[in-house]
Order: sequence, then structure tokens, then C-alpha cells
Amino acid sequence: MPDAHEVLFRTLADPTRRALFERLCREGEKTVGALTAHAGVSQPVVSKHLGVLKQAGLVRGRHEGRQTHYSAQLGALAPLLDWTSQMAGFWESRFDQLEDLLKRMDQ
Amino acid sequence: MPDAHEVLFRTLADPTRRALFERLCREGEKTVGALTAHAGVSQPVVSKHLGVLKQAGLVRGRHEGRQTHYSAQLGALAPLLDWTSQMAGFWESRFDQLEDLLKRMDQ
DNA sequence: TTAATTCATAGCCAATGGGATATCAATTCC
DNA sequence: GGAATTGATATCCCATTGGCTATGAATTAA
Repeated sequence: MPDAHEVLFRTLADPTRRALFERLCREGEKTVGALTAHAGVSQPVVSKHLGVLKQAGLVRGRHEGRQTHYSAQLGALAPLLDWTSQMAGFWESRFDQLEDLLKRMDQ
Repeated sequence: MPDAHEVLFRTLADPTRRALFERLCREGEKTVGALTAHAGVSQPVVSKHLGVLKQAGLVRGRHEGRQTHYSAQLGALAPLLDWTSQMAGFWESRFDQLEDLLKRMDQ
């Protein structure tokens, strides 16, 4: 059983899938049809990707009649932030060049 | 031409590769041999993964005699933090919009 | 100079996974 | 009821990729 980081990184590694998640973050709840219209791939592919995102806890689906409304679940990103800051923490404690990172983030 | 997020997510998606990066973050500079000793895969595989990490800018290699010392490059994680906080930002701004709407309806 | 060490590269193979089309189930409209 | 819409599932195909072994190149030791 893969841990949370494993699932998140693998799930977000695919560009099509990440684009779907980004749209849901930017524009909020959307139906499968609306997502398919701009996804550049077929509807079954979109459904499959949404299934993977759902398994990872990154989205949730709300059934309404014959359509399903998907929305992003921001909380699922927490382990990603944890991991990144943990790596940064290890690094910072070893050396003292965190300034480089902060400069980049400041842009 | 994949963007920074693309490269980072894809690179960190593989567990073996991520474990190598984590070790370099935790324990600092290490030779290929030292990394191979605990990686659970063969030396050529470790070298290949280090090559991918290097391409992504996540590590750098320092040649010293016949051995190569690799170390993590924390700065490369910046786009990852950017992306995550950006997604969180979109979410918050939509939340703010909802709040605004509710306020207006309240009047 | 020869042998041994260290790492990178080259090929090869099997598994994974993202894409497509075809189809099914459920719902809504006529 | 029958047709149309919406999304999920089934199956297949092919490119990618992570693993291996074998080997090469460079450095150090004998």
C-alpha cells in the first residue's frame, strides 16, 4: 500500500490529469461534459482520469440527475506541502542557503 | 517542451527516485556507491535515476577522482511550492467570492 | 603495466499506463 | 414507451519506462 506522497505524486504526474485538477481549482465545480470539452481527450479518458483523481482524494463527484459534478478537494494537497517543506527543512538544517529558495519564491 | 511543474512531478513520481532524493536531502552529499548500497536496485539503475534527477535540476554531481558525489538542490523545489500554493490560492479566492455573494444576499 | 575499483552507457525485456473505440446503465425529453 | 443525452466501464493498442546484465571509460592501487 503506497503512502500519501506516492499516490499524490503519481496522480499529479500526468499532464492531462493535472490540467483537469487545475481547472477544477481555478473554475470550481464542473461536469464531465464541461471538462471534456476543453480537455483535448475523449470523454472516457476524462472519466478515467477523474476516477484516479478521486482515488487520490483530490476531487469528489456529486451526482445530480444523469450528470456528475466534480470539484477539487484542496485538503488532499496537504501531504504534498508537508513533504516539500520537510525536504526543505532537512536541507536548511544541513546548510544555510534557504535564502535562495525564498528569493525564487518571492518572484 | 514540458514546463517546470511537468518535469518535477514526473521526476518525483517514481518511488525509487524520490527515495534517492530524500536521502540526499536528509543526509547530504553521497557517492553513487553509497546510494546504491541502500537503494534496493542495481548501480546502473541508480545512475540512471540520478541522471533524471540531474536533468530536473534536483541534484548536482561533483566529480572527485573516480567517484561522483551527488547532492540535493533545494531551489529546484520552488516551482512545486509555487504550484501548490497557487492551487490553494485559486480555491481561497473562490471561497472569498462565495463569501462576498453571501454578504450581498444578506443585505 | 596490469589489476581493481567506480561510475556511466548501451541494449534488452516486461509491466505500466494513457489513449482510442465500443458499449452499457441511468436519466431526461418527446 | 422510445429516443436522446450523460457518464462509466470494457477491451485493445502502443509508447514509455523502470528494471536487469554486459560493457566501456576513467581513475587508483599493486
